[in-house]
Amino acid sequence: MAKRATIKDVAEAAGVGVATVSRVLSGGSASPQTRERVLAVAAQLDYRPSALGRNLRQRRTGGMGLLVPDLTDTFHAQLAEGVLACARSAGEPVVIGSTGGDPEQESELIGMLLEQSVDRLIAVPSGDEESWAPAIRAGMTVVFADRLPAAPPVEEDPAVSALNDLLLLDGAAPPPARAKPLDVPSVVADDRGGIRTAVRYLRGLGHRRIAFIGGPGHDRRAAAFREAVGEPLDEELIVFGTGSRDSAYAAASGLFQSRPDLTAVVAGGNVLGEAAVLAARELDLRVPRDVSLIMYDDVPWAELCSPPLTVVAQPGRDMGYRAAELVLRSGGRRQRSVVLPTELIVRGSCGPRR
Amino acid sequence: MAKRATIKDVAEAAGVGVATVSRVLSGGSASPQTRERVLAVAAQLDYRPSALGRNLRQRRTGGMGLLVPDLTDTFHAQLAEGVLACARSAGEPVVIGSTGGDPEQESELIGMLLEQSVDRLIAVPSGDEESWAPAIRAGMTVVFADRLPAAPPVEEDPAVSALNDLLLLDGAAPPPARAKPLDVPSVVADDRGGIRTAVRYLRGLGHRRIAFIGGPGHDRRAAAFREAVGEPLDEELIVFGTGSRDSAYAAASGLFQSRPDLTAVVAGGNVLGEAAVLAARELDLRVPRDVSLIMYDDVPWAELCSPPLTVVAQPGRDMGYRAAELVLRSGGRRQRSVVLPTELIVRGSCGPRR
DNA sequence: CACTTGCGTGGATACGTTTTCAAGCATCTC
DNA sequence: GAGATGCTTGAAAACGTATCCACGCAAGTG
Repeated sequence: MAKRATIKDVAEAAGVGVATVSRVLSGGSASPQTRERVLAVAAQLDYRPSALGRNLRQRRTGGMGLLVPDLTDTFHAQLAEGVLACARSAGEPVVIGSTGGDPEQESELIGMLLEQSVDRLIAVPSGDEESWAPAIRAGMTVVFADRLPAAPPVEEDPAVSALNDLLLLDGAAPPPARAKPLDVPSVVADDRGGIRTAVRYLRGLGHRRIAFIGGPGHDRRAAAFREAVGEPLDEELIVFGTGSRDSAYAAASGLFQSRPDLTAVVAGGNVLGEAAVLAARELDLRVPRDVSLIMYDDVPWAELCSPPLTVVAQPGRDMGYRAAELVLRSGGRRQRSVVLPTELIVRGSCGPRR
Repeated sequence: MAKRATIKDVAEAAGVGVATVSRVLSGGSASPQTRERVLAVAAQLDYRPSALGRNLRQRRTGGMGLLVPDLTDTFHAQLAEGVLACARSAGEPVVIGSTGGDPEQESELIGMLLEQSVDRLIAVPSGDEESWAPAIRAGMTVVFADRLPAAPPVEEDPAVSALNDLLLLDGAAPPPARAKPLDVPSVVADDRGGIRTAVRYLRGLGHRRIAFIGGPGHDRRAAAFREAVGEPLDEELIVFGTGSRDSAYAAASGLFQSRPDLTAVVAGGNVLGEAAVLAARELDLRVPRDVSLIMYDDVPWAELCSPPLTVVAQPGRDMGYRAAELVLRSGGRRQRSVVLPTELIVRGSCGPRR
């Protein structure tokens, strides 16, 4: 109700100029006695600097933006929690947006952030590199998390493509054939290692026909899967949903029905894993007797399934925290990308090939 | 890189004053030809008004704040998605904060929002009424979602307490014994009806010793449980966790061990339900043979459990959406609280008392 | 002592917008 | 025709802050 004290009030009450108050509060130089007096008066007036004035003056909003496809996806929620934890300890606000996996909504949200002059952004991207170029060009400091934007739709160059597959491990964006690649730091999990471990584990159990169910943004994982499986590659065993739970279910169900010969499935994300369990149950496929299942993402409910799900765990919370650190510390110098390790957590959803 | 065009640029390019440009863009009155020219120039310069200038001028940041205990709790994630959906369609930014269920962190985040001049806030509160008074007093438009802040710790007046229980259904905050109650609109589920339906259902299956496991903020549900169970009331069958998954597990496990005679459990939230399933399994209690379980919150993974969990569904997404509508539409007039219906979804986690 | 150096300080300015206010002009009314 | 009325318009004043710059004063240097 009572309007808050401004820097001017503090200056008058302390008998100094506003510039001095600003300096004291921003850690600038000032004589010990003035500093003390200003601090005392500020405390007494319960003065809190208004972010509005500061933002306008500096032509940028503090804090960071966070763009995620869907908070209902437990992994994204974990990632968001990590970002929020870091932001909280830095006292910075986080403007969040949920894109629904739709590049168009993503672009709109980027526009909104631009309007707010939020110039630091952590994103689990949905659009391709092309759709991210404007944000970069506008001067935003972007850090990608969990995944990288797909290369724009250009004619595929097999050589480059193969090269990309080989380079999967490092976090750099795979260079598209034509457009200059956007050079953005990222925090991702070691998809290649995680998938390879999963496939090897299944192989060790005797499985030969292993399928992969992915969602949008799981291209790296799919590529890693192809690589891990090696020749002969059965492309029919690699299917994709569009992001919604329904489409994930449809993809899983379709896969099980069209290829009853498969004996194991790797789900590229927890929503896909959920769909796989549901679809298997609906088709009277027992896990792991009839089909073994490994799910990407360790989520609390993975243990609740029966049997408990064997998963490839990636440190969602850490990824968010690290991404936030990167984007906050980008005080000028470019940051290096980060690749975090994954871990295969063996529970009960995989068995020997029957 | 290239700095964005300002309203001044547009004004010069269109040969009008800045005031006119502002009016045209804010829907004020202007002659058709000027309007058209301004619009054309603005489009050509790709002008987008800076929220910074506007915010400072209006001494308030647009959009809204959102405070939630934990995004990893699927219900809160659903609620957040609802809020974000509404905000997105309104083109408004959302500043989010995760409190971890800690009143202190909650207060800090409120302070941060105040600093940002965010004057509209949707909260799943963790602190009590007392800790929310400052925010209200500072002129914030607050809408509580999912739960209401607890009454401050005053000497319990049995009469008032009983009255509160009777008034549970309506969304108004239960008036504390002393301090003036804070009159804040809210969007909550019909906890009383949901719990009553659950208890009646269990009763119908023959259960007599029914327990309730709650977390922070589940006081209304606990009260509703007491009411639904009626006399004789066995207070030992009502236990609380502190919010973390660990403490939820501890509460559930402790309950099962100390009262092996119970035959059914109502979990006050999905984290508690998760803990109950885990604890039961650990103690070799079969669901529903040995113990029946009803969980508050319908979440996607409820169906994955085996048996699939019977739940009291509350429309989390809708609650978020409605809360956002309330807080956005609060253009002056006070809003009425909203109580949304719950629904008992019978799956397989409840059976007859053995 | 004259001159430089350095530091603490406060006045003034700019950031981009909305809103108030008065002026200009055309139309309407008596 | 004089006055009143209505509409469009632009200059100017905020909003609260950070920062540039110039000023004063003390200490250091020749």
